[in-house]
Amino acid sequence: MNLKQLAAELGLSPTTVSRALNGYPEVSEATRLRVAEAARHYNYRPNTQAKRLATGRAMAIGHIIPLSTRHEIVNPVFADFIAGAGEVYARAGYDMVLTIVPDSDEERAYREVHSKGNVDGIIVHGPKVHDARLPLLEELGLPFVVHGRSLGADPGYSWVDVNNTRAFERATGFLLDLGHRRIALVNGIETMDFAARRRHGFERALAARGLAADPALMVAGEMTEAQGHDAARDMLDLPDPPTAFLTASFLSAMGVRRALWERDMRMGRDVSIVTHDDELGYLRNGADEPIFTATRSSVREAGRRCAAMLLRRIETGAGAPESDLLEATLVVGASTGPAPRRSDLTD
Amino acid sequence: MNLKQLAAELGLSPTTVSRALNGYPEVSEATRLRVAEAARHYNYRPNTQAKRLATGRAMAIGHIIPLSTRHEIVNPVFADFIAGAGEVYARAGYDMVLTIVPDSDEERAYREVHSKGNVDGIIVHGPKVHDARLPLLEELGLPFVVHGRSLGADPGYSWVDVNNTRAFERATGFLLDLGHRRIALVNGIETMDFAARRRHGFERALAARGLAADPALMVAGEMTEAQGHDAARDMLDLPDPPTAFLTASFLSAMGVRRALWERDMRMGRDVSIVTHDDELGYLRNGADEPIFTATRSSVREAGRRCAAMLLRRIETGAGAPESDLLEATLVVGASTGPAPRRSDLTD
DNA sequence: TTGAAAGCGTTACCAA
DNA sequence: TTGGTAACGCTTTCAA
Repeated sequence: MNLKQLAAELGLSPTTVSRALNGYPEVSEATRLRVAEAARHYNYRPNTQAKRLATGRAMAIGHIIPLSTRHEIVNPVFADFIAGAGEVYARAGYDMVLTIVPDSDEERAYREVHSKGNVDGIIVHGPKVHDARLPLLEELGLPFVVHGRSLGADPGYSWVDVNNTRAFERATGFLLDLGHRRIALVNGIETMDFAARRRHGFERALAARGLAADPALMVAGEMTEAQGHDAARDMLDLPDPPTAFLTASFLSAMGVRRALWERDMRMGRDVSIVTHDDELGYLRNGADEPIFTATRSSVREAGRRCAAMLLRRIETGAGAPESDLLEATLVVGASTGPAPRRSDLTD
Repeated sequence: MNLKQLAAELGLSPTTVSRALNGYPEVSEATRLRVAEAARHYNYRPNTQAKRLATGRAMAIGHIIPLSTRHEIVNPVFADFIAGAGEVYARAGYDMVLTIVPDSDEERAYREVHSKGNVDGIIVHGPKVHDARLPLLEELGLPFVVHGRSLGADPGYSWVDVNNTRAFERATGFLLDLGHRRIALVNGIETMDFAARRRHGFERALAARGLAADPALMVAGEMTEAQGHDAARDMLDLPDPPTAFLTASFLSAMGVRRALWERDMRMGRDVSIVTHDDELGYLRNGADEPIFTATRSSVREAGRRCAAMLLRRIETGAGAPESDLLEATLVVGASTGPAPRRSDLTD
C-alpha cells in the first residue's frame, strides 16, 4: 500500500493525505482523523527511500568502526553505547548505519559515506589524542559528535565524554588515603585519548601529594585479562612491588586478580584493586555491602546523549559546538581502610 | 555532482553514463573509459537514495536487537559477529542497519522494517527454542538467515550455527575421561536455543557412560561473573561438591574461579574448569602451554558466512533453505590428567 | 482546506 | 551503441 493507493481509497489527493499524516496544520481535523484511521487500517508505512529522496534527508546516522580496532567493536563499552544511541534513533525515526572498515580505508569510508549521502551525520568513536578524523569531517561539512574528546585537536567540535581525568584522580586519591604509596596503573593504549586522560589523573593525584609516578608501575596496552595478569605478575616481582592496582578495565582487573591468586595474595589484605569499569559489583567491602560503579549504565546514557546531541544539531542546522561531560563513578575493591561508600567517590 | 551534471560535462545522456558506470555491456569501450575518467575526476558518487528508489532495492541488511536482551548487545559474541558480517556487507556495497527495540515492540519492529522497505533482508539473532520471529518473517516474505537455530521451529529456514551440542558433549566426555564424576554445568538461559543444545550435549555425554545429570549441579542464567561465582559457591557447599565445572561463557568461568579462590582451591589441583569461550588462553596446562579455542574468531567467521548466505539468497531470489554448521573448539583448563592437547578436542 | 504538478536522482524500457 | 521518457513514492510549491 503506497500513498497514491491510500489516497485513492479515501477519495483524497496524495497531497492531502501526506499533509494529514505529517501533521501539517492546514488540514481539517475531520480528514486528519479519517486519514489516520485508514492508514492504520491498511497498515500504511511511507516508503523510506522515496521519503529520503524527496526530502534530501537520509534519516540515518553513521557509525564507522575501523576493523582492527578490537578496542572498539569488541569492547563492551561500544555495545552499551550503541544500545543507548539506538534507543534515541528509534524514537526519532532514524536508522543507525554501522560501517566496518579496514583501518587503511578509514578516510575513504568517511568521504564515501558523505558523497553517497546515506547518512545525515556521524558519531566518532574512540578518538585518539591526535585524530585525523576530526579535521576531515570538519572539511567535509558533515555534522558529527565525538564520543570522547581529542586532546590534540582544535576545540570547536561537539562531544560527549566521561570525566576520565577526575575519575582516575579520585581513585588514586582514594588509594593514597588508604595509605598506599606504591600504586600501579594498568592502562589502555595511551595514544587513545581516554587512556591519556586517565594517566594524567593518576599522575595529578600523586603530584598533589608530592609523589612522582614510578614508570616501573605503569603499563599501557590492550585491556585484556592477559594484559592485567602479565603486568601484575611482573610488577609483583619487583623488589619494591605495588600494594595497589588501578586498572582501566574489568578484564584487566580480572587478570590482576589472577596474578594475585597465583601468589596466594588476597585483595584487601595484601593488595587493593580499583578499576574503572562495571561488572565488579561483587567486590564487596567489609560489611559485605556491594560497592559498584555506574560506568556501564552511564555509557548507555552517554550513547543516548551523544545521539540526541547529534540529532539536535542536524535538525537545527548545527551552530556553536556543544559538549557534555559526565562524571564517572568507580568500582572500588579494598578493605584495608574504612569501608568506602559510594558517596565518597561520586563527588 | 549528480548524474545529470556529469552527463552534461561529458556531452552524453544520463542513460549512457549510468550504463557505463554500472557495467552494462552495450556501451562502447571508448565511452566507458571517458565516463570512468570523468567520474573519478569529479569524484562522482551516485546518490544512494535515488538508486534505491529506482531499483526498489534498499541495499541494506537489518539487524534487530531487542533492547532488554543483555544477552545479545552486550555479549562479545554479538560484537564479533557484527564485525564479521560488516566486512561482507562493505565489500558487497550493502549497508548494515541496526535497530534497537524494546522487547514488547519486537514484532512491530519487524513489520515496520518490512513495510518501510529499508532493508532487503534480516539476520535473526539469539533464536529461542520457541521463537515467534521465524514464522513472522516467513509470513512477511522477508528474506532472512538465522544466526543459530531454533529447536521448536519448522525446519525450512536458513541458518548458520556452531555445533553447540557436540562441543559440550565432547567437553563433558573430556572431563569424564579425566576421571571426574561430579561435573557441574553453569549454563546460559535455557529458553535460548544455544543453551538448550549445550545442555543436551552435556546430558548426552553423561548418559553415554550410564550417568545421570544431577539437577543440583546444573544452573542456567545470565552468563555473568556473578552467576558463575554464586553458582560455584553454592555447589561447593553441597555435601558432595563438584570436582569440575563446565561453563557457557568466559565471564561465568571468571566467577567460578573467584569462588574457588575464596575457598583457597586451585584449578587443576582441586578442580577443573572447561568453558566454551575464548579469552581463556591463559589457562595453561602443566607444560605452561596455552590451550585455547577458536571461538572468538570463529564467531566472526560465522558472521561472515551468515551475511554471505543472506546476500546470496537475496540476489538469487532465495530458493531452497541453506545451512552451515561450524564445529566449535573448546577452552580447556585442567591438569589432573595428562596435558590435554588441542587435537584431543578437535578430533 | 484541498489538489495539480513539478521535482528529488536514479534506473529501465523502447526507439532510433 | 546511444538517447528520450517514464517510473520509483514521496514532499513541496503554487493555485484554486
